[in-house]
Amino acid sequence: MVRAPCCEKMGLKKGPWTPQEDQILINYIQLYGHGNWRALPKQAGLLRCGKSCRLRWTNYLRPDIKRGNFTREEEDTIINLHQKLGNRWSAIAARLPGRTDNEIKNVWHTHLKKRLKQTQNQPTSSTEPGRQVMMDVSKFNKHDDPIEEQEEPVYHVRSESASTSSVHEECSRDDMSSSTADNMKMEDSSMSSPEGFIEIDENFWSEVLSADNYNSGMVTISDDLSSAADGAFELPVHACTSNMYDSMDFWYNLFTTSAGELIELPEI
DNA sequence: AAACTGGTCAACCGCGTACCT
DNA sequence: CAGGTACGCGGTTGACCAGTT
Repeated sequence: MVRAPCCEKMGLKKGPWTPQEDQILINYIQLYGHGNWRALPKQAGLLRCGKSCRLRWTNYLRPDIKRGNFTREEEDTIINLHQKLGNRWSAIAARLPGRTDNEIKNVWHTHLKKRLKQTQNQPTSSTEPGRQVMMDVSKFNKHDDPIEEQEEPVYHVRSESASTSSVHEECSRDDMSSSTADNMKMEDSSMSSPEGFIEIDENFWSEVLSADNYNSGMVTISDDLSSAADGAFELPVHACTSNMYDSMDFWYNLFTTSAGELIELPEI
């Protein structure tokens, strides 16, 4: 199959867009839409190829583009989704309203990869053998304050009732990012009072990670457990033999999206 | 002040694939 | 079904800028 040339090289402009070009493109799309990218530049009077116009529109000019720095919640979401989806930037972008795949890809390569590496390089002390859960302070600390030494750090996940009322329904990450993620406060216990939090103790984990389920690599999240998220819960911190579960988002998603489902745990 | 270096981000390139004829 | 076209995606590039030497 012969591939059509990306664009006519002759006479077509490349490189940064000028404000005038932007305005022409915006005006044209507002009037006629963008049914045919290939024909668009010619009809609009732009000396660009359709591909360039599409990219400019989707990555920069679209009215629903959210400008500015990524929030901590957005970054956590990206990290979490990247763990699940890999380099599928468009799939990740689809779950972050107002963000483009290009932007997410850039922020991943420039910020998040480094952040993740730093997190993973932090020393961990294995106090108990076997599959246990470690929550990394730096990853979930809402503030950028230096992490203070703690004997037994715990984390509080507050999930407002509104955000988890649909726990038993199929819950997309879009919902999570817009409402749940906003409501989801992750904080070190040293920073605020756990007042009003429902504590989830070892029994919680032993139920989630019950020997039968867990040894087989399968965990059932019961409705009872997921409904615990209607309030909040406190996670005990232990050492971990793998980074696999080194993510609050991982567990949070498990509880809020997997009620009643049989979940296969990736092998450590 | 100039040169250098590293980070950031917009834009490009090429491939895969859906869709059309 | 095969060939052609257009689009979307992920990887890469290069211009620009700020900080450092």
